[in-house]
Amino acid sequence: MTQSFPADAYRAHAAMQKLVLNQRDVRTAVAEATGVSFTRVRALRRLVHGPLRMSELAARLGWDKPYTTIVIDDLEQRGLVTRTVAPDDRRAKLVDLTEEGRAIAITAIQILSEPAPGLARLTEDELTVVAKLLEKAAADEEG
Amino acid sequence: MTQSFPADAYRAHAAMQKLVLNQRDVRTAVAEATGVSFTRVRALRRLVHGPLRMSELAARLGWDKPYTTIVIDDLEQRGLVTRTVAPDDRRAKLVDLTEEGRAIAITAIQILSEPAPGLARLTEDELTVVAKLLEKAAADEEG
DNA sequence: CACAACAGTTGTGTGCTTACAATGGTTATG
DNA sequence: CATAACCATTGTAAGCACACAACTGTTGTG
Repeated sequence: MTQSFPADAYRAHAAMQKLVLNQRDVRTAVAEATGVSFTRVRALRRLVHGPLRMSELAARLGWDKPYTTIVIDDLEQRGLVTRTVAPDDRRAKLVDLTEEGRAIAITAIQILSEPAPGLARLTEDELTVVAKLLEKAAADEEG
Repeated sequence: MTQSFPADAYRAHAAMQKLVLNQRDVRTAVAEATGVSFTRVRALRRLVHGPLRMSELAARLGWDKPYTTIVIDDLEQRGLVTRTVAPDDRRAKLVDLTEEGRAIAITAIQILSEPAPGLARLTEDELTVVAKLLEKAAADEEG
């Protein structure tokens, strides 16, 4: 389980933490910019590619259903999502973004994708090298 | 304010987020391993280099003093820190780690410094390059 | 020594993130 | 068609992460 990494892996990891985490807490930044808590924005972001059922949404976010209901209740009251009965199954509800909800999701995505300021210290060539190597390291392993 | 980055900066940033953030939430991992919430562990980590006054601790953690009192109350009750009156100023209290508190802080530091698994996909040479460049990018800018 | 400035605490309150049990409709199944 | 399985909701509860106002005790200052 615990595989021993070379010292440079620790150095690289520490530097990444500084760059990614130290950005004065991205979660807070997103919450402040959108007026919606980071967790709730996660739900909005999950919906940008189209509506989902409550249960689908819950599963993808790793939440239980009651909690998902609470969150969607809140987002619905704020006018950021709509709930409609699924046409093929009256038990299920389809949650979809409103215009405003979509705008917030997009804002959040932009904030989250904004590179850490420190990266400006690297030349374009250096960035190319770093991007290529980090993408190799970050290749999807989830499945 | 918003300086435009080359595309590779976005790619690098996205990869870093995957590597650092996607680690199944480091905060949760730390909390589970230590039995202390991540926020409270932050306080313990701040104390590894020696005792601090409440106000010092609060300032460094970005907390207000009442909240700091609450956190330290909790940590004291768990036997993880001690509070003693400062010898030079009876108003001030020095907060220090107990043996157990130090052990938890060290555990947390180890978990946090453990490289993301994906870095194992890189060769030692690649890690050396990445480490060097990222450290250049992450060079302290705080002060 | 009165009094401002400071250190820390108490008290109150809020919002967020969850968990779990139970309920009410709806659909699928034998 | 009775009944199990499923979808979502309601209700209850708890822990955590703060914020702000007010207070006690201590130190430094004129």
